[in-house]
Amino acid sequence: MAISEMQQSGNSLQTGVLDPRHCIFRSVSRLARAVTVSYDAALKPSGLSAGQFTTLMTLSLNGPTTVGDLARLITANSTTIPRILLVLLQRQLVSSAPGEDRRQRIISITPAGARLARKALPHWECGQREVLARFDSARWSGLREELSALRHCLGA
Amino acid sequence: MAISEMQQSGNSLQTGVLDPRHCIFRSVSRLARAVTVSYDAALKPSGLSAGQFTTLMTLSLNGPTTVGDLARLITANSTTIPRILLVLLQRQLVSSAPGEDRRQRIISITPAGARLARKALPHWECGQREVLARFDSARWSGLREELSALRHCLGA
DNA sequence: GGCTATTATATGCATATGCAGCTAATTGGA
DNA sequence: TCCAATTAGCTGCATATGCATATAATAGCC
Repeated sequence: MAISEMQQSGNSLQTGVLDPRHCIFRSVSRLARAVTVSYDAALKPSGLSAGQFTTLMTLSLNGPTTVGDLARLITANSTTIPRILLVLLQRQLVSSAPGEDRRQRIISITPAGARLARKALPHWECGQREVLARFDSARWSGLREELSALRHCLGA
Repeated sequence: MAISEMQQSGNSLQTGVLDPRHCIFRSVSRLARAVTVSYDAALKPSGLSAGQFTTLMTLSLNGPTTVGDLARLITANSTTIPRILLVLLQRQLVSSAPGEDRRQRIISITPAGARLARKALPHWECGQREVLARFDSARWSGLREELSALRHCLGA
């Protein structure tokens, strides 16, 4: 029996939000992939990926942070952070130093990193503007709140 | 000069949606990571990741598809699909056959794949229900439309 | 029919992502 | 002070992801 038939029969819950076609993961993932492609393309002339731009911008806006703080600021698993940073460290866009608490590493953006982030900003703006021209800025403001709220519901 | 200072000074556009803190990529990526963790955890007892569940469910709901169609159905780059399928093929959850157009591969869910998807469905439901209990189903219905609309604005 | 342009899929490369489990450092309590 | 429990970060493993590029097959034009 195909799952599509299951919808009709036994499990009547399938008609609404518990229809697998309305899967939160699927909706969000599809959008995430599309957004990533778009912002990677917009930022390409700067030499930064969307993720790298986000990391540098986060460090620039928040100042030096620990690995754990950075993970929370971008909502990632803290085991991912050292590997994201490895690439940025090699390019000398960020630096890493031991903290007072010697378990911690303090991550800072370097002058070169700040320069590159500044250079990339117009490209990011261009990408953001291009999407908002079609989607509408006010609509995005509302959506942004909803994304944030949903994220908080997931405990992150 | 820190980027946070740039907000105040030269570029007055930074006050709204062109503030890097309101980056669409960042918002969507953060949510995507949180959602993935949540659905991976819910589906873990079934032995499927959230992405694998989505792939099997898509094949189940749409019937046999080409690699390109599958890419469109889940909004992924078509070069990603063969590698997603490799794992599922090895586990014999999907099968692959040449199409009439011999450039194409026709991907089908196997009986074992359908069985596993059926077994996983309650776990997915549990995860979905858990989120919606906190976020509200009606709110999700609205948000889902917005995510879809934004994706279409990105040409995907 | 034969040549070119297009299309479908796959591979090399680089990066991203998280879980399980590890080590080192700190904290809290006896 | 010493030891157990906690915390911060890292590494092995598996998988995901897309771009540039390659290959095979088809379509379109002459």
